[in-house]
Amino acid sequence: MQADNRPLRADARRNRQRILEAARQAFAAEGRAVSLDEIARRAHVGPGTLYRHFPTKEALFEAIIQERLRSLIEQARAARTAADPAEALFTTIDATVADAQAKAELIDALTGAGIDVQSTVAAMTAEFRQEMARLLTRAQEHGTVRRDVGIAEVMALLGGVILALRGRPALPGMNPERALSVLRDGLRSPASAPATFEPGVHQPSPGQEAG
Amino acid sequence: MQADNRPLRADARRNRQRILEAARQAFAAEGRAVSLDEIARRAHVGPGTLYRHFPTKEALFEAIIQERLRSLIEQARAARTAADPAEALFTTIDATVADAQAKAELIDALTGAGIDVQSTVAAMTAEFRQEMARLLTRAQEHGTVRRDVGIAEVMALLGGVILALRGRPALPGMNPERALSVLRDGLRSPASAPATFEPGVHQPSPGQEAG
DNA sequence: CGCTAAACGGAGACATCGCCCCGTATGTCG
DNA sequence: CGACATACGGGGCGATGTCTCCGTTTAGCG
Repeated sequence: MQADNRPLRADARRNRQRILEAARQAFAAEGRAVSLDEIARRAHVGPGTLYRHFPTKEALFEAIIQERLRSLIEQARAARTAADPAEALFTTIDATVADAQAKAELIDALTGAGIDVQSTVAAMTAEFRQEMARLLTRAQEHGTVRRDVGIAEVMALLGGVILALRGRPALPGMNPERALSVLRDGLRSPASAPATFEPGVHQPSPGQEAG
Repeated sequence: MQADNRPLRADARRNRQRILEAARQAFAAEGRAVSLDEIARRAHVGPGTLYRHFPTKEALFEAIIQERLRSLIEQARAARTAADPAEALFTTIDATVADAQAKAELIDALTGAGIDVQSTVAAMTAEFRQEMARLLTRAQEHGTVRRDVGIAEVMALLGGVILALRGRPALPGMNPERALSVLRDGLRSPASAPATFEPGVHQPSPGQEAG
């Protein structure tokens, strides 16, 4: 473990990138459950090399998860200044779900499935949570979101939808948008609710694009 | 493996009950993740004894989960004839959440976390799902629940709430009832919604609604 | 081109878990 | 009370997964 500022050797840096890329794919597909050997194999490096770069599995996981979380936090932060506070909250929720749907490791991170993350990940999830709380409060002050729910309930429901979308073997005919629309309408303040509900056809909401 | 109808020996039956009781507690506390040795230890029997009674982990898990699922299915079936279809659905959802909150193994069963349950459990969860679908359809025909959601979405959200309630390290200040009330209001048909939302705490601010 | 140190990578130590075997203890019945 | 079958239980096997050691390769540089 060298602490000096000497740059990594060319092959070392190349292998490190390979490992990260393989880990990205592996974690996205399987979540935290993939074995390090599997990642090493996909990266065409030996397990020893993997260990050299990331002393523990946590370290590798953190490296991957941090970029995802940072992206989400930034999205949430950007939404803070949006014109419509409720839409800002809902859009961020949508984005989170959409992201996590393709990135299983996010699920593990957000739900703490890896058990004891005593690490940076915990801090970043806390930060994300705080950012979401800000969006929620703003929407509540605006009167478009019911005031009797806290960030804990919102995060629980959000995490729930995410978890439900994944991992399940079956759930045939499951439509993420519809599930989210239920969450949306449930969160809306009764007075101010035109609701996303459409009697005839369900109108798909725009995917993930931040403001 | 004796197929004859000879009754089990006294100590055998006693140990079987001990194992079941220990497994109940262990699965309820930790879900499917607990090791057989741990269960055997808690039951004050050897691993060999455990294996004698339940040849695989699945077998033991099934034995425990079946009683839980049967109870839930019966509740759902009983609710089928209730006067208010929407309340019948919501009450059953509440009951399921309440049950699962204290029984982690139910979560694993309902969400299929144990991966491949090629077994009775799968059949029973399917049955439960079907029963829920019946409640949902009835509530929709009654006009009190929005028609653009299917059983898949409801089960996903339900499972999500359950999962969110558990497993998380923190989630401070989380209130299951409030989370469920969001789900409830989200499921309600817009026209027929007095909602569980209580205007007492809510101070309607003259906000501009979303476009 | 040749030397040095950094990096590689495979074999394996170590732990865990599900599952199994067999010597021993004990309940059951004549 | 004695004999036999039944059940106990601990040690152990094989598989899997994380992490480590060390002989070999290769990049970097004069």
